[in-house]
Amino acid sequence: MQTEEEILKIKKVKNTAVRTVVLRHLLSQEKAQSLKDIENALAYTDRSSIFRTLKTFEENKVIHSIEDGSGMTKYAVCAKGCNCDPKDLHYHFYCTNCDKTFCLFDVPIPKIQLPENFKLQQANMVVKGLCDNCNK
Amino acid sequence: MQTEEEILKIKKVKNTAVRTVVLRHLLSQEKAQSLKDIENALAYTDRSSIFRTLKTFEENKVIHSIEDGSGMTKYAVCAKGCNCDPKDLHYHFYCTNCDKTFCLFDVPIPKIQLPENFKLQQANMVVKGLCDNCNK
DNA sequence: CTTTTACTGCAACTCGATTGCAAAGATTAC
DNA sequence: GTAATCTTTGCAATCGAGTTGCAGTAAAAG
Repeated sequence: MQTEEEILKIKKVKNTAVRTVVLRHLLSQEKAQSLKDIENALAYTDRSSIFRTLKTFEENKVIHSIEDGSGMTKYAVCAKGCNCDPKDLHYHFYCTNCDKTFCLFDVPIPKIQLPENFKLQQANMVVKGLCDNCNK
Repeated sequence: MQTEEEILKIKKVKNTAVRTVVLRHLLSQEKAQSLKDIENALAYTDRSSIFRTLKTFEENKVIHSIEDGSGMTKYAVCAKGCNCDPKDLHYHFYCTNCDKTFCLFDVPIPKIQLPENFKLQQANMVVKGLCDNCNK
């Protein structure tokens, strides 16, 4: 596992106090985090600072965002070597019971055969259901 | 193509003036519509009435909603026989240039091999890029 | 050390989504 | 048919996630 400092250095994002704590928090969580999740976890950091930090991280491919249909955008740290290209796509799993969103890095995404002359740039693939913990 | 009345009858939704015009509008559009799209198209119908109509339609599987990442939920009429089960899944294509969202009924969705003990209920699969009209 | 640029915190604001309430319309009971 | 009941509709207000302006602070450049 890389440290926050190493990740920021690799992605050429200047290190600051807010950026370090936000990234540390994201790394410490198994599920993708919303702005509110982060805000609640970091009591002394301002919402707009976290918000701008997330934007900066996203622009520089430190994290990626997920629209899981919960009404709040979630964020998760990109896997090592990820460039957020279509080739880096993975499914996200949204548990309708516990409300958590996971990255399914290990489930391959098949090639999508788009209609004639359509160009793939990105995708947001959210699978919804029950996670192993809630499916009992 | 079925009429609005036929669809509502099949889905056991009582027919009203608002429901007819909302469904008629959705049927007339090739792209999925947001609440605002519908509101703009139906000048004399109240937003909250359209909103509640969409909720009713969704509950009764008349339409399905799509989170395409544009910030506004879009709605499209379900295909004939659709029960909004996983088997009725299809990709949605969001054009990053013209901002339209289409249902890709003809692109098959491969079986997703979820991790052990996860249960699939639904999915929101949005592919983003350029549509044929914008890819020139 | 001074100037310039970037980051942070606060408060205000935007806008899509949602709800409370009363009036209007439809349905059921008598 | 009429009264009582339930549903739908329109208006206005509210909620909440996301976003921005601005001034103060910190860091980098000269």
